Amino acid sequence: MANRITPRSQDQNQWYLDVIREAQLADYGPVRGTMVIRPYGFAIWERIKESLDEKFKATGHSNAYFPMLIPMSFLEKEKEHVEGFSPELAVVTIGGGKELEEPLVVRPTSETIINHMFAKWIQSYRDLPLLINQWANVVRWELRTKPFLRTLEFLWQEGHTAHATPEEAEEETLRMLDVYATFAHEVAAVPVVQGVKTEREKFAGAVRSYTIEALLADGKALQSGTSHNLGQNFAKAFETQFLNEDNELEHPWQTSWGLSTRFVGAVIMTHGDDKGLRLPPRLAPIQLVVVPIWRNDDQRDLVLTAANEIAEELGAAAGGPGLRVHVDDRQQRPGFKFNEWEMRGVPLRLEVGPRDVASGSVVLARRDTGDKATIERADLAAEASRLLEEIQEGLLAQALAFREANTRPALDRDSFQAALDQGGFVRVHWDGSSEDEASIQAETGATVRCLPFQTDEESGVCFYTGRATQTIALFAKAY
RNA sequence: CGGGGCGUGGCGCAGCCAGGCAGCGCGUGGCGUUUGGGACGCCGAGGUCGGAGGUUCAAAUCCUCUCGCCCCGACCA
Repeated sequence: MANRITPRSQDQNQWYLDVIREAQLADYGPVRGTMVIRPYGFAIWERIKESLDEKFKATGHSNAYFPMLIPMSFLEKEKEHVEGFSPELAVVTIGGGKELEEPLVVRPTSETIINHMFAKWIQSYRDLPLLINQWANVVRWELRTKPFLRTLEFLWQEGHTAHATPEEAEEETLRMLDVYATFAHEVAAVPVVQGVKTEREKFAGAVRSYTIEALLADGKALQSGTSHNLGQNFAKAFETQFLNEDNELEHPWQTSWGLSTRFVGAVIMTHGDDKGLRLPPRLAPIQLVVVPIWRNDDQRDLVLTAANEIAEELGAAAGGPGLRVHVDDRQQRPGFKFNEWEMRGVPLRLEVGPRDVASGSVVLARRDTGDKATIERADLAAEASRLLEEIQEGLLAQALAFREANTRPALDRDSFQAALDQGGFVRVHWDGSSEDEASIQAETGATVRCLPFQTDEESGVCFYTGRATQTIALFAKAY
């Protein structure tokens, strides 16, 4: 059987598309740029949802749902917002066979309709903070698409909050950015750089945008999640006001923050290898797959009984929530199953055959390194948990090492170009303007991904303007 | 929108240049042998060749028009 996955070294892009097809994560929809998320791909998204949703609720947010159709006039209320989004809007002009009086926008994001409602719900400082999250689909008519990383329609969550003071809003913005960064590192094992967007790169309508930027294996950066301080921009546009403790009318300070199915693409790109997907255990829908091995019906009964017992034990492992285990009892040969589950990135494979049942042991194989070992049944639960932790840490360490190896400094325009040509982040001192950013993008294709949060001050000279500055910027070509 | 590529059983493709029985691999159904790294054999099912028009005795193949998709750029989570 020929290898169905193009090696990464040969063609990174083809590899990515092959993995999505072979791991059955997604398929193309009938409309250009749309994607069907298949059950296994959706299971990964569901893991992302579960993990984030828990964190949102722990930080006081409630889920709600707002309509997908938004009056065009809403978008037009905030000037920067409409300018930013109008080129990529899908607009409904006919409903029930009749031309609509006002065109309806299929939401590209929900700040406008949510503010329309917030204006009704917020009257007093006692109504604040208002902390809402929505799980939804949005549509942006992108010119160039790629499964998960950029599709016309995508799934995401968008948090929308309103606060009585600008300090509270800023605190919320940073809190949620940290939630994203923690999730990326601890669950998805995707290292991200936290930082602030430049004026040129910020969200249309925001005062300030923060981002978590990942570096994908092809050397391009990916904005993997964003958190915006909206100031009073939308509150003013939608006349959202509250009476403060001094009985004065004020506009609330707002935030919005989002993370999308794009993140699934980041996971694929960050951890995959030539055999396919490698999923970090905390994110994996299936953490351990049991492949029973038999030669005849008697053995089949024996081995399947053992396999199911093992699955039950691990699924209810004492002292923890249990592992996510799947028994693959399909009528396929073991080798077929081994390959399939490797393509799909399941972190641990457990083989159990007649020999193992007789000896009271099993074979455990890890996806990340390919190592196989025979384990006593009695030690299985502990060993599986230990290996999963090790794999989780290992994947993060590998990804971090890759990012470090592909983050290069540059002191001037020549070394900037040279660093950029190698792919990855280029770390520079930066004191340029939006116009400078535009020039650099036109000349090199690179953009400022973010101004990373800094713990130490680093004096230096802007690589582009030559002016002294302490600001650091990460440049890269981006998705 | 510019550049490139491609539309032929479910999927991947050959056939087109040079018109003449619609093929191959994978998958798929049945039976048998198999099963610790993508099994093999035998039998079978499955295609208005993207669409429309034209040339011709004859079109997947030549001509015209058209629709769509993929990839690479500009724009973007």
